[in-house]
Amino acid sequence: MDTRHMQYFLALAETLHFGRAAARMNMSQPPFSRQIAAIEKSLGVKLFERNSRNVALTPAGKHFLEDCRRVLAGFEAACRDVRLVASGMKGELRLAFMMHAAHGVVPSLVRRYAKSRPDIRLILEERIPTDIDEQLIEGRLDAAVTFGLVHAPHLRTALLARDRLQLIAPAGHPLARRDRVGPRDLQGERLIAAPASVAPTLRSAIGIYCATGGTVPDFVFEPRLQHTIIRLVAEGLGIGLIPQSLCTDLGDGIISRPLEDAPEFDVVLCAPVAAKNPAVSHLFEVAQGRE
Amino acid sequence: MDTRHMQYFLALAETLHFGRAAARMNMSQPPFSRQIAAIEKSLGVKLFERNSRNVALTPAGKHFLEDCRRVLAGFEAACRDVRLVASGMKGELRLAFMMHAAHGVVPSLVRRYAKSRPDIRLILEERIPTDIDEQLIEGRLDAAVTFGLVHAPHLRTALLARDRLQLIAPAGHPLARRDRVGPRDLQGERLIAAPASVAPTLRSAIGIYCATGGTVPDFVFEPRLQHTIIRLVAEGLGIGLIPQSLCTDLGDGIISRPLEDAPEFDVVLCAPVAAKNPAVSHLFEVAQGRE
DNA sequence: CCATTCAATACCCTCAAAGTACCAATCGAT
DNA sequence: ATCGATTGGTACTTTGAGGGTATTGAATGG
Repeated sequence: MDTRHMQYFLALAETLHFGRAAARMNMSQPPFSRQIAAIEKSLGVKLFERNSRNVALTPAGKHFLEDCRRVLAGFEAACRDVRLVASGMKGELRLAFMMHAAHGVVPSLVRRYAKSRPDIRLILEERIPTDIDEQLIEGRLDAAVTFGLVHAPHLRTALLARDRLQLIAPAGHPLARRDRVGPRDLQGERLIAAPASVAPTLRSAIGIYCATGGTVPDFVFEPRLQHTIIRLVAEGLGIGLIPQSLCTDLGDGIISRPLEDAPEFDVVLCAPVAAKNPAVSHLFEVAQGRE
Repeated sequence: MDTRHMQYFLALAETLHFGRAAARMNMSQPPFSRQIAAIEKSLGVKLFERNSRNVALTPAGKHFLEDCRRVLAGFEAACRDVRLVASGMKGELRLAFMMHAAHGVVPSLVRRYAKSRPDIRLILEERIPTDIDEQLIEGRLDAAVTFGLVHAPHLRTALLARDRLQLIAPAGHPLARRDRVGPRDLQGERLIAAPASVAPTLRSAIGIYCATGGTVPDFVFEPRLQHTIIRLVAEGLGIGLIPQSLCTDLGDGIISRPLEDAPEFDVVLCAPVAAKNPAVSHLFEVAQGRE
């Protein structure tokens, strides 16, 4: 038994006529009759009551007819769907993003993608930047929204937005009264920033920025989440340099100020150049506004 | 593509090793490799990333794997179920019964049958006796509970119960006071009975019973339903001779009395001797208490 | 650098299944 | 009753899908 035999059975069950059923299967009647007999023999079940004038389904045949229709429909759907998956029209896409991207570009990107690829199930996962790199290589992620990396030959990237560092400080802090703040002004301040192991791009940008003013940064806390930095600054435990995109709705007791010559960095969509998931390429098209 | 190809795919997707997958399919590795290549070609989709050391599923392959499991499970279930239907363990059974049988033997018969054949869907239909005969022959019914027929060579029967006619009369009727009633006592009474076209067995039993006393019956109403007879008798419009099994809970204003030498008749399970539905034979076993 | 492992290729062979021809049974019309 | 038309079954031939064996080529580890 296989699906071809089921199709033979289906043809006969629907026409109840060996000659016409054989014609529908593009074959002559004798081999068709033999196939029907072979099906009944292999199942050990009589599916048709027949004589030289009439063909009728047995009760078992009636039941089998319904099952065959279901099975064949599932079979054809599977063969059709695998092509859709291969062409990127259907399937899954695992997209990670670092937390601050969630406030900016990710929602719109996801909305536009889901609209043009409704049969792709988007699996969104929040990750810290270092995990993202690692998991992209391992193939546990298909794509990610993260900081632009200087050297990433194995990654394809598309610029989504540019962001820059901005100062946040407790409301009563001396720097909070200044219009602009430069690297020199950070000397002696208690800094709060994520550790290099979590956010290397931000951390090194802060380090380099301080160095341009000859300042040696004094990191007093190193939380993993940018939101934690904001909370600690609001409590008066220090100041922070965080992406501008996170400076909306900071809450009471905390202010933000632009930095002179603020370090900028790219927020990019990236995926392995040899992405196996065909759904990825269309994500890049959406990211680059080509759809 | 057919189910065998899906099984090849499944074997490789689960082992990720051509040699072992081929062994699982009881064949050697080279033709197995060719089959996998043929599957990919016919679908137009790469299902595996492979080199001489590693085999891995593509995203399309992963999706196809799940679909194949579903399809193959359905396929095997269909082949298994058709055998169950043919053996009478699964499927449908259309059982008709005349109305008064519903009060007696049908509920217990159905309960016992459903217990030992839980996968048979019982389709119960109430019919008047003449319709039952007709539809049994046409094959629109598999079996029926009805009166025992004197000549029915095309029907297989099993005795379920014996019933007898009993008199019902309005509470104030002269016959209501008598302990026993014979055929002679019916002379001149207004009789209510179903017409011969609806219940030939009952009707002819009444006729013969009257004849044994030399009585000419006077049928004043001929409703189709035994319950209607009871209602009309309760209204004082006449007397009736109905199956004893219907004489429980007659309600106020109506009494029943046994008849002398009451006509008896069999209540039987019957089905065409050449029953196509294999679920029928076990119904007879249940009816005859052999289960 | 060699041995080993594993998938792919080359070539052959077999049998499942299709085709052709014919037969048997049934029904309707003459 | 008989003949022809229709329909399913059987006998025999043929073909190609798919299996087997031997071998190659690429990758890995000692």
